[in-house]
Amino acid sequence: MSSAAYRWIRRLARFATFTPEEQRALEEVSAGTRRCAVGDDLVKAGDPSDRVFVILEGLACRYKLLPDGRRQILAYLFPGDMGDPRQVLQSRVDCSMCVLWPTEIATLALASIQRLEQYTNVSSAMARCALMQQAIMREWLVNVGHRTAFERLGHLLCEVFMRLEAVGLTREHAFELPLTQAELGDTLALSAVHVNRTLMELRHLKLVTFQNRQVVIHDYPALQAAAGFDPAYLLNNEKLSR
Amino acid sequence: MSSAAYRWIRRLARFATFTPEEQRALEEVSAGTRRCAVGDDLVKAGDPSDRVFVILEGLACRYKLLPDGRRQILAYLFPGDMGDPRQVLQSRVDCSMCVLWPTEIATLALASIQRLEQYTNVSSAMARCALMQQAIMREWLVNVGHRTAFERLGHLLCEVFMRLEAVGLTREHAFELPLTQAELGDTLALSAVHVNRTLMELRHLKLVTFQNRQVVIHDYPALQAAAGFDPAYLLNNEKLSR
DNA sequence: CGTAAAATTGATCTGTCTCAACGTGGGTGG
DNA sequence: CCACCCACGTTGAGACAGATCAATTTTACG
Repeated sequence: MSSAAYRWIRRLARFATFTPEEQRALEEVSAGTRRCAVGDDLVKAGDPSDRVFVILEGLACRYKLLPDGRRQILAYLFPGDMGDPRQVLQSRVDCSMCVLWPTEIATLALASIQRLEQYTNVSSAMARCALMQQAIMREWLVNVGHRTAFERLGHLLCEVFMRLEAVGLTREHAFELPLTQAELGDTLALSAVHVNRTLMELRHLKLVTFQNRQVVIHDYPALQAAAGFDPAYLLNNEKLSR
Repeated sequence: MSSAAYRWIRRLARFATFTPEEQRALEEVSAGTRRCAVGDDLVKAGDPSDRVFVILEGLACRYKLLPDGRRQILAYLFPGDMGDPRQVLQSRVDCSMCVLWPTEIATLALASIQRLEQYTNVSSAMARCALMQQAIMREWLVNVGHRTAFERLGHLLCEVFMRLEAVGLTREHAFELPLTQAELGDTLALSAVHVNRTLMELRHLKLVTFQNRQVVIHDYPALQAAAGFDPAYLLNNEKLSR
């Protein structure tokens, strides 16, 4: 498959098996894509909620700003990820979404979503995808709430590794993660300085290196253990997991 | 209406308008209720996900435990709240749910959920309810990640006040909140000791008193300002908010 | 090359935790 | 009906993870 929808369909295909017709519908609906540059806001908190985005390439995130300028990143959107299609039921979105690395996106307006919801498998795959993202958010809350800086970073890297593996964006135990240390800080509720120190600790322990946007996990089992990472929450929705 | 489903229907009615038939379906489906005592686990992480609960009375919460015994509370379930009906698509649940105050619950098995999903307004109301709970979780992530202990507590109390008001469980600016300080700590990622000190600070500032499970908000505007609380995330799904 | 953003390092500060003790009120069994 | 008990709340003192402030170096890129 060479369609722009490749990663998306690959991602969804882990949640359901599609008929050729459903596959075609997914390709059609994501035909018109758009490129976005770093820093672009795809939606801002308070905007009307009348579409959802599919990230086909690059990296985006959902975030909220506090009045004092501090930012909490609420979710990463990797290639293949999409917003919750149910979200169009809302009048306004409650958090913003911006581009962290040059991105190709497809926009699904209400009509496209309704069309896709007709197909049982597509509808179920999108729902499972949304459920997984909710499970990730729950885990992030635990992460930020109850884990040390070291565990937080380790846990996040384990999670990202598994998510990128699901869409074929890892090689061995390495992957590209185009985030600055400040952005990692906004994700994990740590200062950029402390992210830096924790990253060095991970490096000295020969668990992970993170340089030039490249993450290399040198000892995955040890990292998983050190971070208390249990991948169950990422797998509970896959079609084979019953 | 005197049905046990009263709070639930009242909660959902803020998200959609029901036909008499839909109303009846909601009452029927929640007919068989069960009482649960404090400490009961309604589901445990890893259990098969084949039903959702509706809380009709009392207080329950979703939580995750870390291996070292620390607990993060992920959500409160007040009277009228329910689990996300889509959750039955998952093979297993990823977090536990327990009773914090004597509770009356209705259990919706797959068949009931499917029946309710037939009714457009019911289906949409349940979806909006689930969306609101997701918005709450995002806000909690911001809370735990980026706010001070003082703001966290204030923010939580503002939120709870609004949520209870939506189901008619407040009087003036007071409401019952049967949580221990330790449970508040597990929610806000603070130690019970520090919750206590922060509560005293709120009391000394004449903003809030919390004693014998009774919360009295003495100065709501000031509390809202001090906590940086913006209720938009709770209202974006209501039927009148377009 | 030059420049700005990002990473790195050191020194100091602080919010919150931990530990430990003590008070208190409501429920229970004798 | 009283006495005990246990969970919960309250208070104090000291410790520490991570924040903040302030340079300095490295990297990316026009």
